[in-house]
Amino acid sequence: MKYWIFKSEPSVFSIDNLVKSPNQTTVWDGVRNYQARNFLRDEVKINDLVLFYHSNADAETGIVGLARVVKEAYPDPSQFDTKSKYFEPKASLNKPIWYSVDIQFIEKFRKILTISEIKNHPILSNLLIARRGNRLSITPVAEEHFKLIIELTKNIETF
DNA sequence: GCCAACGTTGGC
DNA sequence: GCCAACGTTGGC
Repeated sequence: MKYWIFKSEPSVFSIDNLVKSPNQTTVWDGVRNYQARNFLRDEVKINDLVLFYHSNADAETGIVGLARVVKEAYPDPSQFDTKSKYFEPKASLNKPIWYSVDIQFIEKFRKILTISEIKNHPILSNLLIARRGNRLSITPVAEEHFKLIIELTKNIETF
């Protein structure tokens, strides 16, 4: 099993939107970066765990909850939708360009692990999302990092 | 809202 | 294939 961080702007799709989704499940669509696409298409597998990250948040930017992959890669439906901002004229049903997975809500963390806490943490500061200028919206997370994040989000105290 | 960093596009 | 111009991301 692998672990991931999925980024989303809460004004576009937040963890609360996920909670309210039918079956608390959503298609993760709109990824339009080749490196992130390759992760979705080739490496994100069913039952992988996904840390839900709010970027560009009005409130707190950081890791806010946990989800599970419930459907592996399939063509991102939004690329075929002419009304979508994610419409991709170069894609066809035979030759899709972009991929999606489905994720299902597991939990909202009692404590958000903020970006500043991540950057100030001696171990978590190695995470890709903590790197300066990093824009990748799908990033892999090592198991030990994942476990550490889960521990830290249980802890109400500052650390 | 600013702006640094990055990815993509397109002319050559 | 190079690289300048452009558009987007995302922390602050």
